[in-house]
Amino acid sequence: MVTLTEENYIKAIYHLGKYGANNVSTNAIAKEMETKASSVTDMVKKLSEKSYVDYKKYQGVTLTNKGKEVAVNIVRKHRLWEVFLVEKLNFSWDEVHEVAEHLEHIKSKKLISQLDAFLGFPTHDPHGDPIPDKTGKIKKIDKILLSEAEIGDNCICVGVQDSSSDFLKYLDKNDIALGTALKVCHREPFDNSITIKIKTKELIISNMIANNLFVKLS
Amino acid sequence: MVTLTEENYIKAIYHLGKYGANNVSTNAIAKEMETKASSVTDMVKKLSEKSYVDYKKYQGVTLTNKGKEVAVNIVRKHRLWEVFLVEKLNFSWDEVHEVAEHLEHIKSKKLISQLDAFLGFPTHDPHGDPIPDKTGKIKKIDKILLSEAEIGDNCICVGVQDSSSDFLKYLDKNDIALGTALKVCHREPFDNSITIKIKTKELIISNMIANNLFVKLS
DNA sequence: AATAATTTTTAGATTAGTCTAAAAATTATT
DNA sequence: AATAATTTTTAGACTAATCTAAAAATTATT
Ligand SMILES: [Mn+2]
Ligand SMILES: [Mn+2]
Ligand SMILES: [Mn+2]
Ligand SMILES: [Mn+2]
Repeated sequence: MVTLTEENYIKAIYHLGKYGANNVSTNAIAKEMETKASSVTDMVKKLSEKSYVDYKKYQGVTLTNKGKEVAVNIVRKHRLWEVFLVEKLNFSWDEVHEVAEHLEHIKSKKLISQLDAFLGFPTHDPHGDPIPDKTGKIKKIDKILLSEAEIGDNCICVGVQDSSSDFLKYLDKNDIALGTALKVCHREPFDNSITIKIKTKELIISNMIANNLFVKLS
Repeated sequence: MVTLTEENYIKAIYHLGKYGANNVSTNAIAKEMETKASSVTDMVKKLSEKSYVDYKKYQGVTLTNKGKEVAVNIVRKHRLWEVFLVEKLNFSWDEVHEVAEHLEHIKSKKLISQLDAFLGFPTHDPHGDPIPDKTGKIKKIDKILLSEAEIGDNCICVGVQDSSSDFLKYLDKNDIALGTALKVCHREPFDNSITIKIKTKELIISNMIANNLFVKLS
C-alpha cells in the first residue's frame, strides 16, 4: 500500500531521474516537491524501507523496479485524465494539469482501463507526452527541439517541453497547436531567435520559445 | 478550506440527519464512519470550531447552513460521477459507489460543471437518488416503498433504499432495474412477502426486498 | 592539504487524525 | 429516587508528514 504522499515523491523522483542515469539528490526532490530537504530525507528513508528506492546516505536515490512501476502507473493515469479533460470536457491544454494532479491518485484498475477504452486508447496526452500502456510500456517518438531544426526544415509540432500556462497560452495566441505544420526560415545569429512560417504567416520566436517546442521533421 | 476527512464526516452527518429533525449522535457517526466515538468527539469539536456544525456537549450535532452546503456539494459530485461511470464507462450500478467515494473529493468547479453538461444534466443517479443542481437544490419525486403499495397497484421502479452490491445483484438477477414496470398481485399475511408480476412473469419477493425498493404508481 | 561553501542528515517540535482506557454525563430500570 | 446501563467526553499515546535549527558529511576553492 502506497500513500498519496509517497506516490507524489515517487513521481517526482521518476521525473527527475528520467534524463541522466545518476542518482536524484535530496535537494532536487525538495525543490520539485516544494518542501524542505529534511522532509525529503525522512520520506526517502521510508521509501527505501518499503523498497521503492535504493538509497545510501548522502548519495541520493534511484527508483527500484517496484518504484518505477508505481511511477509509470501514475504517469499513465495523469495523462489519460488530461486527454479526458481536453477531449470530453472541453478543457484547454493549459487547464488540465492541476486537476489531473488529483485525479491521478484515484485507485481503481477498472476505472483506468475503461477510461482508456472510452478515449480510444490514446497514445499521447494533450502536451504530446506519451501515455504508458497498461503494462507500463512507453513508446517514444523521435522528436527534436525546434531550436535544433535547420534552416529550411519543414516540421510538425508534436509536443512541449514546458507546459506552464504562460507558455501554452503564448502558443494558442500564435495559432501553434500540436499538429501544426511550420517551416524554419531564418535564424538570427545575435540572439538565436528564428523566423518560422505557418501556412502563409511569418512569425519570429525567441530562442527560449524554440527551446520548449518539440517538432518532428516532415 | 475543508479537508478530505472533514468532508467525509460532514457527509455522514448529512446522511444521518436527513430523516428525523433531531441531532445526530456521536455513536451514530462513529458507526457510519467505522471509527471510534472518541475520534468523533474530537472531529465534531473541530467542525464546530469551523462552524460546519452546531454542537453542545452530550447533545449531538446538526449541520449549519455552511455545513449543509458542503454536504450537498459532495453528494452532487458523488452522484454525477456515478452517472459517468455507468453511462460512459460501462460500470454496473453495484460497482460505482466505491470509486465515487474517492472521485467526490476532487475539488474543481469547472470539472464538475463540465461533467454535468457532458452527461446531459442528469437529474438522478444510477440508484434513483436525486442529483442536487449547482445551487444545491434537490428536487424530490414522490416515491413510496414497494412494501407500502396496495394489492393491484401498477408501479414503476424508481430507486433503491439499500444500494449494497448484494441487493443490486439480486435485482439484476431478477430483471428488476430502474424503469421496470410491475404489478403487485398478492401479499402473504404470514411473512408479508408479496407476489409481483413483471411483464408476464410472476415473482415472489420477501418483505425485506420490498422494503428496499422505491416505486411510483403508474 | 587545509579551509570554505554547500548539501544532507539528525534532533526535537508540531499538526491532523486516530486509538485505548478511564471518567463524567445522560438515560433506562428497578 | 436510587442504581444500573449506556453514551459521551477526556486524558494520554501513536503514526504520518511536516518544519526549524544544528550537526555531520561532501564538494569546491584556495
Ligand atoms: Mn500534466
Ligand atoms: Mn501532460
Ligand atoms: Mn454511492
Ligand atoms: Mn448512488
